[in-house]
Amino acid sequence: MKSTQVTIKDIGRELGISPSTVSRALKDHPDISVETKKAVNELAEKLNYQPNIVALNLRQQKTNTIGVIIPEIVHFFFSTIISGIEDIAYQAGYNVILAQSNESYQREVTDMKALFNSRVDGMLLSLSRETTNFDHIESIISKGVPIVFYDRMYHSPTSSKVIVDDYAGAKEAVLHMVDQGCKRIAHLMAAPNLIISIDRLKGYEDALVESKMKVNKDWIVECYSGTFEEGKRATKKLLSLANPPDAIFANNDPMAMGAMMSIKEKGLKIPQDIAIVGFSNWFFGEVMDPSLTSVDQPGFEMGQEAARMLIKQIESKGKSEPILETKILKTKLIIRDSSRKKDFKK
Amino acid sequence: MKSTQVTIKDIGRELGISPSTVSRALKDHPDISVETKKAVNELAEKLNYQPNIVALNLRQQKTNTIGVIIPEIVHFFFSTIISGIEDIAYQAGYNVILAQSNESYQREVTDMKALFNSRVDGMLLSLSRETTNFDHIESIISKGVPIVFYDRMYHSPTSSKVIVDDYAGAKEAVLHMVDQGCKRIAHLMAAPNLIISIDRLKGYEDALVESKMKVNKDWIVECYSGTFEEGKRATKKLLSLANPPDAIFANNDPMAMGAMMSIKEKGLKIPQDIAIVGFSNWFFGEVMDPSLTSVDQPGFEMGQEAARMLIKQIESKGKSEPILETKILKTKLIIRDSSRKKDFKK
DNA sequence: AAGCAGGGCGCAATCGTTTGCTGATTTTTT
DNA sequence: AAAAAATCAGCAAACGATTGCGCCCTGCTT
Repeated sequence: MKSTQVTIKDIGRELGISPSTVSRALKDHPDISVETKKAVNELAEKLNYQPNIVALNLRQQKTNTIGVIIPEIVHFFFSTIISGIEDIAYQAGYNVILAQSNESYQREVTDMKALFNSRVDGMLLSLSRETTNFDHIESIISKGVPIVFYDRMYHSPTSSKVIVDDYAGAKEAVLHMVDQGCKRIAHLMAAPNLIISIDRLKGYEDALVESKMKVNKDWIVECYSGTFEEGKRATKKLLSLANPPDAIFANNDPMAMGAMMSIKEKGLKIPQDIAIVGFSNWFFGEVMDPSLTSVDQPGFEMGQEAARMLIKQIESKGKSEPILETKILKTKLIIRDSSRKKDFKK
Repeated sequence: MKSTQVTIKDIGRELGISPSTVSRALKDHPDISVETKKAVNELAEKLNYQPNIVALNLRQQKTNTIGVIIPEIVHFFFSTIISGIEDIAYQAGYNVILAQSNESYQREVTDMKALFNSRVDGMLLSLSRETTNFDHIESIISKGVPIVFYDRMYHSPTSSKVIVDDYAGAKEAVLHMVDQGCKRIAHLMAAPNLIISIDRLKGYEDALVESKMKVNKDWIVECYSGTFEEGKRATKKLLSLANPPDAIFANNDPMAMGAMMSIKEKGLKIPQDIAIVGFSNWFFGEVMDPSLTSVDQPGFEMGQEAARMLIKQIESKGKSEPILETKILKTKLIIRDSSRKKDFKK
């Protein structure tokens, strides 16, 4: 930063008045005469005075900055969330500082410390896949920094959350498959640390039970990192079972895609031989061949909502008790060809 | 922020010494006795003292923060770049504050002002599609803030750039199509304000000329926003020409996908009837059917390189003259089925 | 004519940290 | 034994802005 930036002192010196007066004049304080205000404002305009935000931050003990910890930016769903966060933060005059945990617990811990030291006014947090210990989070909450979880949370009693109804979304998806005539539905599950994985699994199981179908452990494959390759590999295994599934519900879209790949390689038809449903509704599910049925999650709204809740908490601080809320967003099943078994007779 | 945070004063008071001594003790200044240092460090440890970065920023006239302006986070290529930036910034101890221009010139202007006012130490910038006037940028550069452009730049003589060899990448792609036997190659162009669009167009044209083929204006369609839908629409038009193309080179992958969609809807075969090549190598090109040939751009490296260059400039400031460099990264043509005309005989 | 109200402004402290200078001891040197 | 040097700390200013308090002057009231 150049020291060439005009300060309140410069204006004062030029006008022969004190910095305090300049400060008050700029904020239209009633103590200051109209002429002085006019002179100050004109000079400020002329010199293109811009208040030094760093000095303000120090003085006001507030940075107007929110820290966002995100597992992986490169995922469509997460980048959509960032976009939503940015949208609200911008409107409310907050800066967004970004830290990527890369799904690492260690990195999450150091990132949070760094954000805390930067004195962000609050944090938005989605847990890394590895995180099973929450001391680093509790410690920061206990220091009075508001935290709002988005998507991946733990059941902390002292913070707000924005999540998606993973259970209902998964259930709806699986019921849809049942409705399409699928009899042997498998599930590609993701990291079991994550509540979202567990909830989707539960939705899957309950849908089966409700449909009077048995839950078969062989058809539930745990895919820790939830990647395309893992989906592909897991599906290959499933297809080589003595009693292979006729439908696969994947925890996310990349895995669903991997599944499609394996199925095609095996020469089987989607959805005739095997139906596929994913989760997240990534942009390109629509352009796959066949197009991919998926559970849509409102990422942008999730980001917006999380940012709104956080800013509300930040701005009510000291005034009232923190309002803890949990917002559950609805998912929406987007039915496309990969699960339209009825329409594609063998 | 809570005022409960321990300061250097607290430590001094507790130990009966002055804040200055504490400060020096913590930085291992030779003026301070070993015992005092020991006492200070122990107490600091015990109270979990964390320096107030905001105060530091003010004192040192440096924020250790870089501002990043990005047209659209939700694009795979851009989010990959962010990831690269974040990677280097983290290692070097810098925070990344993010602003999204949403391809709007106005927004770009206000974003840059906001970042400047937040006293970021430098900025990474990729121009919005709309930007044709550069005063806002020159103004900030003239105030001594280092700026490095990534991907979308203008020919500013006073700043560094990291770009991709769009010209060569496009040329290679088109030559490949020629080699595959394509005779009538069309181009879906993007916003003509952007140098990248122009360079890719030039690469396309030169490849044709070099192959002794004529450049046909009817086969160059300008798609301003470069979306999937636009690619689809443009291709539909192309296909209804009296003399339709037998190959399409798209400025980016979403458009290429749109093109594929239109072609399939028309009942034509890819690549037999029409070959397709995209640009950017989005993750899912591989899983399309047929898989999409595309020009790979190293987004992560671009982000890393841009961050490295910027930080170097920031840290050499005042010491030496700013080193202006332009780094051109190589692209790589990833050949997949959508252009393998030779292998897929009619 | 004396007192009081209030308009208009400046002083100085504050936020937390760094750092040049000065000062008080103690130790070393000659 | 006197002078010089080394050791260890503290004072105060600075970064740029805000704000409680007090001061000075003018003009009005009684």
